[in-house]
Amino acid sequence: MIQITFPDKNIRSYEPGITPLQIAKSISEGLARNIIIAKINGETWDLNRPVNADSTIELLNVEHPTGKSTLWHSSAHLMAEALEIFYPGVKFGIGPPVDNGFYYDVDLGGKQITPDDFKKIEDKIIELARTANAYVRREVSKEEAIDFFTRKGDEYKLDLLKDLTDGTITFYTQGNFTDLCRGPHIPDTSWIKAVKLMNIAGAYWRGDDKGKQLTRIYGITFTKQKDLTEYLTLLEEAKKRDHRKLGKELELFTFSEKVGAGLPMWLPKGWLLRDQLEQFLRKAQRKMGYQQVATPHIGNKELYITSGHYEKYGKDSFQSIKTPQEGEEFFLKPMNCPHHCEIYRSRPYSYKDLPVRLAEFGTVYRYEQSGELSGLTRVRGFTQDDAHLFCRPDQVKEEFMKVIDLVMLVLNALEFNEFTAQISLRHQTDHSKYIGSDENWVKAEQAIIEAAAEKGLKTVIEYDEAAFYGPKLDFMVKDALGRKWQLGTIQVDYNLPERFDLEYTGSDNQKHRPVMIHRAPFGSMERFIALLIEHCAGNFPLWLSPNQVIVLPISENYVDFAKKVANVLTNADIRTLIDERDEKIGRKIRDAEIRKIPYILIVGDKEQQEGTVSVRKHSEGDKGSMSLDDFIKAINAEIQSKISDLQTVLD
RNA sequence: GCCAUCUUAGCUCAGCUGGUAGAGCAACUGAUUCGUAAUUAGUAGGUCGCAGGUUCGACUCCCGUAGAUGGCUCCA
Repeated sequence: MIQITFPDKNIRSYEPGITPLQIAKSISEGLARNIIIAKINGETWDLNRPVNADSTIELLNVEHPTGKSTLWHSSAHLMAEALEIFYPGVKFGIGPPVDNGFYYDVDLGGKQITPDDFKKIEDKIIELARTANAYVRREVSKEEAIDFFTRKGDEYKLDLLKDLTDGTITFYTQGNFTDLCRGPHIPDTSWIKAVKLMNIAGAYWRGDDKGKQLTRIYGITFTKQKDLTEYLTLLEEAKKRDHRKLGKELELFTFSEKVGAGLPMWLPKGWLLRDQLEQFLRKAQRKMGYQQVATPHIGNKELYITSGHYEKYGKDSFQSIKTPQEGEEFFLKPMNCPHHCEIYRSRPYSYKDLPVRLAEFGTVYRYEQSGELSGLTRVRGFTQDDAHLFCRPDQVKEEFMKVIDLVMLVLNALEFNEFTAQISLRHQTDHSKYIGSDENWVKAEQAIIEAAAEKGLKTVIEYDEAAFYGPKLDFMVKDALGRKWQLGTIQVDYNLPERFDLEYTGSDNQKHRPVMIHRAPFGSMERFIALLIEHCAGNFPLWLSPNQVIVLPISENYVDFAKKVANVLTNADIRTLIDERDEKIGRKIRDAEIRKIPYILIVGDKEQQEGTVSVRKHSEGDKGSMSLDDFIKAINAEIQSKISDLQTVLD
């Protein structure tokens, strides 16, 4: 007999060779019906795979993340079976589960697949699912595996097999489809009740853009039809938050083919919003000892040769600006740091002067690949809330920690509570693409890890994600569709001070090299605002809202009174509109609600008589009437609350 | 840059297998003077992204190109 330990520490005895499914049945039929996958000693395990030794067991249902990904992994296999029916000879790359479903990379050998084909494939998947074919696990030798895929003519699987040097090789078969797969899988295909193929994309084999491009088919499945319907509704809802849609509706920004792809233009309302954010950060930075500077939008080619950017990105940048002077070339600035280094060089510094913190909302231009451009999140011209801190080596950690505070201040102020802090380090072994000494890299990486740890920041470490000149700490936030974007960033750089020969005089009266920290709490104004729009679905907090109040006269007879009210508010620095249209009040309210204006003031005969306003709050409704003075007090208190939070943190 | 899809009035979208375009909202003009999410009548508005080709004839088919969208690769 073997001893099986359950999560609640209960122990039961079974015959060796018992399967997790049988164990579940021994507890209750209901449990057995619900579970989809097991974990044996922490390892995911097929429900019908025998257990032969004393073990711990966890029985997971489809709601569990592991259960879900198992369902989707099995679904990828089922889609592959369906594809083989419609496209005989199709070759398969990899077919893993992802956050929302699964994909399979396939080589259709010159044949094409379009979204029009989805319906028939989906129908076939459901048809196959109903046969309730079991997913059968089989251990095979490497020779047998190679032989199988050689006969099948699937070079991608053979390529994968090449790298499988240790451990057991397993095949999984359901119906007429056999795949090289570590597993595990759901017991049989009947679990899959609803399927939706989402889209088609090209994907390079093994992520190599020099290599062959396969067709990637994305899909998602559920164990209930209802879950699919709910998922699709959720997607529709997410699309309503899309910053590109809201940006147009709320008149925040626009693009023009004539101006150029990826070059956003801020409309008056968008600018108001952006300006508030900039003021907010400027204020915080002033308190933290930053000095604001401004630098030109272009720089001489020599500047970027010195910085190293010319060599690294020269070919893939906007090309140089020529002048009447033979041989003279300028580049649009892709970063602000070289300019700031030259500002630092403009005077000598003592160790007592450091850190020097130079801040600039600097607009930079980068020639991003055309296929990469996306709304405000990936553009070719954008403004960084940039600053460069020049400090002594002994100040790096403390400065770094202060920047973490500033980034957290920004994220908290805008209520981004769900973010990932990612430490991006060099590739673990291949250091060929980085510049700077090994010693400095080690120092910089250490400084970041320690600073983050001391700030109690929960971080994930990613190798091969560092910038070419140094490691960084990035703050990532998800957009409405679940894609992760980098917002705030902090980067340690020992390299540029070297290249620009930056110095300070130490207490020993010798010249020393300062260390540089690049940092941008918002990252770029464009991307930050894109994420902010999606985060609050266009319902901006009062202090940021482009229009804070709209005054609606009941009829034309009260327009003069409405104007008086609006004037008082404007004089109190409240961004106020007035709707003078000859429309019924219901219509004006509806339009104001759609425009997501935080406060609606309705004025008619009663208000005029009493000198009051009738207050309505966006998406909440009627709040009753109050005197104008009281309203101003209340609204100012609400606006100031964020700013005073800020004061508290900084004091 | 690569793969796929899309581009029709200011906006959102119809337009079957080729016979030179249609709705709602917005805009404009008038009526209405109104109490918490759409008052009403009328008017105007498009070389169907751009440039070629096939055809008696192209919004519709083909080629190219620009832009957008979803991915891949990239991201100082």
